[in-house]
Amino acid sequence: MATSGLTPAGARILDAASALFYDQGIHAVGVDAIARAAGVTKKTLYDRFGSKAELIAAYLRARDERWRDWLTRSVESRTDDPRERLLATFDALGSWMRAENPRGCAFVNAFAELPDPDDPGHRVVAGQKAWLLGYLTDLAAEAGLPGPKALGRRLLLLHEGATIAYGTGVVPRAAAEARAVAELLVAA
Amino acid sequence: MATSGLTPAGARILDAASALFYDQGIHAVGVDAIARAAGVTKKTLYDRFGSKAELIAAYLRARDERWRDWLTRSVESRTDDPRERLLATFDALGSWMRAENPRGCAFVNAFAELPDPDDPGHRVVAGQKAWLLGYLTDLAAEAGLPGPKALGRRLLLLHEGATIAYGTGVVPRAAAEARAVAELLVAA
DNA sequence: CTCGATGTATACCGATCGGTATAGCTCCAC
DNA sequence: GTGGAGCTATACCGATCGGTATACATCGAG
Repeated sequence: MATSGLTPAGARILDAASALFYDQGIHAVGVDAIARAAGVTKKTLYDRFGSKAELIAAYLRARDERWRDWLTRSVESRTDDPRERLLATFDALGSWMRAENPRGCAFVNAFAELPDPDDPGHRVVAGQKAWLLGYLTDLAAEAGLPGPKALGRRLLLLHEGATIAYGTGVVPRAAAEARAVAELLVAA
Repeated sequence: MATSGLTPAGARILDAASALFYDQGIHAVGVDAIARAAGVTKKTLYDRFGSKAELIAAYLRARDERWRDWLTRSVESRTDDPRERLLATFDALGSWMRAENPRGCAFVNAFAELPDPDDPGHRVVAGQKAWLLGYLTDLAAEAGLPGPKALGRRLLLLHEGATIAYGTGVVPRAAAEARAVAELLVAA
């Protein structure tokens, strides 16, 4: 996980919390259960993170960082052709989902449980969605395609749709399906 | 709401629970708060619904029914042309979201909080996603378009993506954006 | 006239919620 | 060689969790 700058116990807490939050949901997991799973005292948990809300935000920030690294690295290592890179984002998404997203998008799931716009976790989710839109828009611009902003939005729809369709189990190969649509979009 | 077959108090409970569950999340709302909002005793709540899990399932079933009615009625009243009906699903989605979905898809949100496949609520969500896929596939078949199954899957991606992008606030006019992609898909 | 269904009111249950307090241990940096 | 950071252990706080028990009022159908 993204445990840089954390004490050993802090890292174990974040790891345990990440797994529990993603698997069971945020409100369904108590701080006692997290401390128990991390082999740590509640005091240590509160010394490191201050509150459950901040621990949730740390979980989301760490996952966001890992996802961005994975996506950008996968795309950049695949090809230099900007147009091909746009499509490569869907291959990266497919691998990520198979490996890490059996229960759907962690950010969407967290969003469902954090309605308060002032909640630090809520803000992290909003930030990651905005970043992905910006990233796709930038790739579209670099590819020299017409209307990069609109194209970015449409590619974002496909990314989000693939994540939901895969996570809910209705479309097993959702990322490949989304890529096929993206190919049509890029060719147009 | 879909309060047919319910006693007056039962209907008030379902209405109150629906609003609270959608606005705040399922685990964040206690049965005491629901009973209070409905102007009802906890005893009455348990007499009518048996458990919180069943009340959640009832909430999702009622919303599913309302959504299906809205979608099919909107589409059917719009046009008889099957190809145009495929696109009309996105207009219906846009109106629905503006009126009822400020916080994203209720089913996706519930899914995030109900990981257990045996949970009655979990099953309702899986059912509604499968239904939508079937509906879009049927429309594609009626339109005589090639590869109706794949087309149905791709339209589903666009529906789900639009819902998420709108719900998280990244793409305000997400349904119109999704419709534009669908037009390309139908023309191909 | 009565009986069952639909309610209300109040009180209770053990468990868990997020969070805090106090005391003591180890180990490394200054 | 001392002090502070990081940690464990245990106990506690009031509030809320989902769910149950008991007693009583109303009202329409048989």
